[in-house]
Amino acid sequence: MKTSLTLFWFRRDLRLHDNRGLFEALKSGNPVLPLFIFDTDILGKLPDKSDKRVGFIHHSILQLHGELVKAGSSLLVLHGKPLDVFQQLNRQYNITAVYANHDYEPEAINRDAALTDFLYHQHIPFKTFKDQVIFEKSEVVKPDGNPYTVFTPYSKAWKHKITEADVQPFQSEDLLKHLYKTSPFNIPSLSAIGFQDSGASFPPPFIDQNIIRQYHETRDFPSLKGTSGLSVHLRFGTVSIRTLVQIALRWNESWLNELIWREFFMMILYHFPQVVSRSFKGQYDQLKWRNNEEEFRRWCSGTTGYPIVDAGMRELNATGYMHNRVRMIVASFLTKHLLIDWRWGESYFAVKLLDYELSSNNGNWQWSAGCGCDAAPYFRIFNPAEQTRKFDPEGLYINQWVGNLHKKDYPQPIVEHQWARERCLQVFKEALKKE
DNA sequence: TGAAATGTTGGGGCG
DNA sequence: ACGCCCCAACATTTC
Repeated sequence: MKTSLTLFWFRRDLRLHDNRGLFEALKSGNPVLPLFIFDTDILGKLPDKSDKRVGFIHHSILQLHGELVKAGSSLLVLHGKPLDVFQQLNRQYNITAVYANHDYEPEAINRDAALTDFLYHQHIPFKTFKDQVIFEKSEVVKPDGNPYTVFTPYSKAWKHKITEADVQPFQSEDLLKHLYKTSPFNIPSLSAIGFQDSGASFPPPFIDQNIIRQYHETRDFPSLKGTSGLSVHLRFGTVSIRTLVQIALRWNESWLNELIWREFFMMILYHFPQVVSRSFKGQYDQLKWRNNEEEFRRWCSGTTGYPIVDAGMRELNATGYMHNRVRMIVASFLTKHLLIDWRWGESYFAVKLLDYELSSNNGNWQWSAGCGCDAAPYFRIFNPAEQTRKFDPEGLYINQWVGNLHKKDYPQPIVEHQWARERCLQVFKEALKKE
């Protein structure tokens, strides 16, 4: 006789508290076994075997497991292709239902569609819920029903729609008694899934109220601790969006807008999945990118000779993080000064960023290149010196990552600013000449 | 969530 | 006293 149980599948919602899908699974009353799958389709694409994001997930999995063991249950952690894993689980257990939270990326949608199909034929319900955003898919659309493609009216409609009910947490503490009771399972080590420890540490999310309250004043200065540092937690769901929006509504409109940008780009990716490989504004794909590989290598390694650009890239390479203001500067530099395809920069960020999120990364790169929806116009070219003067006037950030600029091995600028600016304007103008 | 070029204004030096 | 010029400061336009 096979054991009957309901599965809750953790994906990018690695927490017990305020987790909608988990809440719904526990509320169903059937014994719930939580599951995590190290997806070989995803892991196989990661070139760096000490990828910090895998380390972050593994660390979070161990935390979750610890909490579940305390509640008398465990976390089942498997390694493979999700569909294969579910086929195997279906042989092993009598699965009454599978619960999970919505995932909106094109590949996740395909993965879930294939699983829906398999489970349907086994007569197993697959129930999924909105959890990672306040408003998803077509919940915030124009009066004519079409999706917004401009941020400001989207954000207005978003703010108009939200109520207290949308940020109420899904409290599952009292429901944990419905977890499937078992002695702890073994959790595979990093090396068992083909990875190794990067040495990075992963502090739990900490919501610093002072930082959030002053966000609009300090956010642009990379040498300050002026940003929340919560992006990676939001990425993997170790913090709940409802908690953050509740705080943002109360304390800081600018920070709220950042959370709305996140949902805006998720909504755009959902409705326009072609942006993964193409410019939102099609005529920008006419553009004659120079794509000089040696210059790209210098951008990647932080040796362009522009201190603010190099500091940003060195911070990224060393930590897997870059301050948002500096992300805009390096993106503008790559696409406009060097005329390198935004997709090259996007791919590099995708490999390096601990908080990498397809929708935001793609949306913001297209924004920088000028080819995205509601993007910066092409002639908005950041002057690295001017940006430094405004946002790192004492060179504290530069000094932290590039050190002494007078060292004889610090490179000469890869291109002269004024000349590169003129070249950029010409190339873009040429590509955008009417049809 | 730019920067540079160009235009306008007004105070002060000076003949 | 007055007009003229210079130029900083600010505003507007352009890319």
